[in-house]
Amino acid sequence: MSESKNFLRTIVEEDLKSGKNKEIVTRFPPEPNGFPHIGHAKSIFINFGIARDYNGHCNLRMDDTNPTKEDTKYVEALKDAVEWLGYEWDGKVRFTSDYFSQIHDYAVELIKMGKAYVDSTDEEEMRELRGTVTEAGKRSKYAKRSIKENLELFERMKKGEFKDGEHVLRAKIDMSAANMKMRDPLMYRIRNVHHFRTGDAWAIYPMYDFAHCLSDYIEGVSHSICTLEFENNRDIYNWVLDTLGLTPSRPYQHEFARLGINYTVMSKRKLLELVEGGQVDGWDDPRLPTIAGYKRKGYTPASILNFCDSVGVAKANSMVDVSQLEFCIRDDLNKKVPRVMCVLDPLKVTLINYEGSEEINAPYYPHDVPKEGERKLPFSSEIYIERDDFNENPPKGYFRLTPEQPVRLRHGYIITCKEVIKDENGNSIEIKAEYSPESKSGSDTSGIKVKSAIHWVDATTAKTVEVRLYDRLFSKEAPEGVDDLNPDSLKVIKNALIEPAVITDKPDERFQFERQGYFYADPVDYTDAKPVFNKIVGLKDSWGKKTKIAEPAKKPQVKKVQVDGEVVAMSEEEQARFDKYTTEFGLNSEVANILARDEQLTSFFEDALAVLNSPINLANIVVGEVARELKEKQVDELKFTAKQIAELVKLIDDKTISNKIAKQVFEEMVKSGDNSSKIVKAKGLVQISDPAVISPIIDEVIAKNPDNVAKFKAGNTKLLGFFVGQVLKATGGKANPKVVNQLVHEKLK
RNA sequence: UGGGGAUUCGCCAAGUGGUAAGGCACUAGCUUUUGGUGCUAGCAUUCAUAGGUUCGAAUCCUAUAUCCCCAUCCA
Repeated sequence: MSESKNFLRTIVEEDLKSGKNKEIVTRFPPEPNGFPHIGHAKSIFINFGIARDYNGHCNLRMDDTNPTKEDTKYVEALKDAVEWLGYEWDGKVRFTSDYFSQIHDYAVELIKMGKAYVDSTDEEEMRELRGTVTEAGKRSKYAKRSIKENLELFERMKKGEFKDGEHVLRAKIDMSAANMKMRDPLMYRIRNVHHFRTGDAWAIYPMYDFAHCLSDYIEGVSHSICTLEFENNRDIYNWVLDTLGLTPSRPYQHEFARLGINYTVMSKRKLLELVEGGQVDGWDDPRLPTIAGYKRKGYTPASILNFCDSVGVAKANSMVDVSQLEFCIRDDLNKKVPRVMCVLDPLKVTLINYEGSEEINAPYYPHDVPKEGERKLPFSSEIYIERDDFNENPPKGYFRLTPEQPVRLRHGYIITCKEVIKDENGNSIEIKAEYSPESKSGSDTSGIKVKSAIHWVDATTAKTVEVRLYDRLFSKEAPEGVDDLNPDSLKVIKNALIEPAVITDKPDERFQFERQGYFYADPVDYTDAKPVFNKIVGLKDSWGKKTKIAEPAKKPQVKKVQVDGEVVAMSEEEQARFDKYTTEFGLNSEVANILARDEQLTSFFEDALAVLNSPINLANIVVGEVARELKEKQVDELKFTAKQIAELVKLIDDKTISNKIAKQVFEEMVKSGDNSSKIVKAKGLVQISDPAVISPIIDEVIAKNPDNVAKFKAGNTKLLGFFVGQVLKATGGKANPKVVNQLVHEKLK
């Protein structure tokens, strides 16, 4: 299915290629404290998908470290979700609670290393001691406890000798870490409660940050994939594993953006509110974005999977338009499902010139769906059509039945309206019409032209069914709460009329009700006596859209003007340097500015300048390239020196190499620390400036790309870059781009 | 406010120095006994903004703006 590659797959491929991992092991690790939703589907798709595509395996693990919130019914729902989506987890379902004793032993080990301590400060004080984002925290006085004491206390915690909250076990990391998560994070807390799996065996339970990385490690997970909000937790993840010395092919955490869809909510808390508040009818309400909801509504696993694939995986928070999901389900069902006729809002039509009855053979599938199957369609003088499909005062462009306009009954005859019968309020209650005997579908010799075919049912044989029409749950794109609920999210039609074959033959459980949408026999409430159908999704409706009252005019997207922020002023010293660089060396003010403001760059630049008096080129390369390396590292960590940079610049000044080659050489220098002359020699990177050498290569490129030559001559000057690029590629980057540019330009004139 | 992440079309999203992929949505036209499907075409002189480096920048550098995450004994 998935052709596209995302950043996670790129990482996986690189790790496989570099030999970092021999086998790919992923895991889907939900906490069993709520029903899975389509966001879980994305995670399932990513984790199981990667495992499958790279011949690895994926575990299903219940992250059950907080016994107060978890329950076995959620475990079942989670298993169902994975199975329904068509994935198989490796071995048995796993539970973090399976590893409680191993995790406990690791905690003891950490205590023995002096890397963990039992803290007995109360919650409030602990919060104060943690500090704020701008102020460092202070370590608790209990951090000084001896290893022996910690061991004893922890053992007693485990035995259940203390009340909830009396003590916790904390990692001893850094109370002044900029990452708040690293300020001595909690590893164990006391919970004297019953766990749904381990019962009363434990009085202490590990925290997420301690349990998760270890569980991944224990299971041999290679890539621990989670959502963006755990980015800050990655440091603890690595700290625990590294501190414990758990090195051999240990797991690494990678984060992706969670799925957001407009007109719905996705958080467990908000979903729970809707269910408990009675705004919806249980966790499997078809309006909910839960897996159970989609399943009940009639979505197919394939459509959900395709959707997950189509939205991609990235690190930018995003909100996907529901129409993308709707497209996926339509696209899937269109190819699979029988077409059938059902009238939702019936209007009686009597055919005054028809007598008796007949059965019409009608295929279940349109010509463009390569599937076989047909049913009998009873037909007689009394039928029902959709109220919408008749209009006495039709708007412009109306294709359906009017007093003047005949219409075809799908699979049947063409009818013409003769008389409209109305009730005392002026509403049409019946139409008297005539049919054209020669117009029968498939053998039409009537010569009558109609603009459309409408669906209908035979009055005497039609079955009454209940149809539930679902619309989006919220009327706002980004709903905040129950105030934003769409009051019309559910419309129940008790007396819709459907052709009999649907009920008697049961050719499928999903149908397309022609011209209306896709429907699903409700798996819970459907009975033969009282059939119930759920609307899965409507058909695309370009007519309905047109007739809708003037859609809220697209607000012209004004490009917002950006307010410039304030730039910090230069210190005196910096200003002096800046002045010197601009006046004495003739550097442009931007480069001089960057250089002057950064101590490391300044000294690097001046060191290089002492070797080679070429301030402008030197400054450019220091600001552009060296600065990048200095972002992550200190000067003394670099493999190259200022002197080597000076040498590199000299080669540029000499025109031995081009700027482009210089970058290549620089990259190499960063890695190996070799001198530039050595690199240039080893790779044969001396630049080619001789037009006699370059010219034939250009001719070749031009000959190979006649299309682009034509485009270029037609005025697409951007393609100059394309040709230069091709020539450079052909010469391994050695051609002098300035010369190439000039020659290409001349040749293509 | 300190730290971490992000910013490419209305919505997703590829792309990491050489012609701005693709999907959804939208707009036309053709096909059609579903106003469906299918097909064709059109949809970013520009990648948050401003500068800089370069023959050449979405991509490298600098500054700025905006959004998200972190101060639960939740996960």
